[in-house]
Amino acid sequence: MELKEAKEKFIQAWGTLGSNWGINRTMAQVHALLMVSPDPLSAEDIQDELNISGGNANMNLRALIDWGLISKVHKPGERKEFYAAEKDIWKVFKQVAKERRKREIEPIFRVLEDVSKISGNPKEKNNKAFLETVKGIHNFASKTDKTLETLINADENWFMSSFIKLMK
Amino acid sequence: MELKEAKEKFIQAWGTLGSNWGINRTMAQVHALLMVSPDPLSAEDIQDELNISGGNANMNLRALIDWGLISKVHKPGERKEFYAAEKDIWKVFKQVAKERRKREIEPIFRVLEDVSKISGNPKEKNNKAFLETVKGIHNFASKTDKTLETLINADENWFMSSFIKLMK
DNA sequence: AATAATTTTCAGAAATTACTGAAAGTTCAG
DNA sequence: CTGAACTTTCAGTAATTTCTGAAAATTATT
Repeated sequence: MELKEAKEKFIQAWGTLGSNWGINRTMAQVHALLMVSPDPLSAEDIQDELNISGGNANMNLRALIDWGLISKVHKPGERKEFYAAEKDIWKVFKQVAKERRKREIEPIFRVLEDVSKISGNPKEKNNKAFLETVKGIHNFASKTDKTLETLINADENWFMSSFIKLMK
Repeated sequence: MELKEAKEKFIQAWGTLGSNWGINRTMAQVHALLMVSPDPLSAEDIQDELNISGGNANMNLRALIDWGLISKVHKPGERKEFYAAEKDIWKVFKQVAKERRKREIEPIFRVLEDVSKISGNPKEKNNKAFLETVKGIHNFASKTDKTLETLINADENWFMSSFIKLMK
């Protein structure tokens, strides 16, 4: 297989993976393209490679910067901005975990705490079922949150080696 | 806050969470509704609670069964089928991990292995950047896969207590 | 300061995804 | 068997999400 074809397949697969996980397909494709490029690319390069409009490229590049997955690179003597992706997949994973934690766990906590404050007898069947489910999720979310926090601060080797030991 | 209002808020929040993670909003809402109901509900109950059509309710119920998150309950003397959700959130989490592993990790593995077979000198800059990224992801995916496998077979208490120890 | 290159924004269009409603299919009690 | 209760399917429609293209804003160059 030629490099070009392999790149296309990889970009396609990464896009599908992203969209299964609630990330817009094009954003994931831009990310994939930058991950396999040896050098930073300009917005124009990306437009041409992926056949997307300038507006679309720009919006997804900003979103990727916002997620902390790529950064602008200024090339001396060049007018254009270039973009480069973090290629260490462990760092990518940690960054995504960090952002999703901020964007999703925190809001769900607020809702869980809020809906726990229901009136009426907590022993009554309907109230009880509700409160137990909510409490269970709250408890689980707390543990997950702590785990994620540790994960985000962990170094890969430490984490993986400890984890593998644990799994034995 | 009244139970009814709290349920609605919870169902809404669960739906949003689902759609952020690539799960259709209504499917997540049906799941939420069943998680907070003390007794199994019929398709009709669900239609009425969520204001959705029979077809929609049916399709999402089947999808939830397919994901292993709810099950049919036959009530003696009743013609209708009823549905009940697994309420232990740890089991829910494991089940989702199991399904996603099957549906997503396996396909991505195939692609990664496939695209590793590129022609040309692996030392050449473009080939090298590509192969290193792909190799890094493949390696990460292998570890993740092993971890998930363990997780799926783990019991919550064992897992959490070991994990908390690890984190210290 | 004028011009040219580049980036950003955003209204409307296109594409994708989800839903409805009605018809077809099943199941079961009488 | 028959018909009523219930479930499933799916073509067409609706809602949502994403993208385009062109205009506005910004930034650098002469």
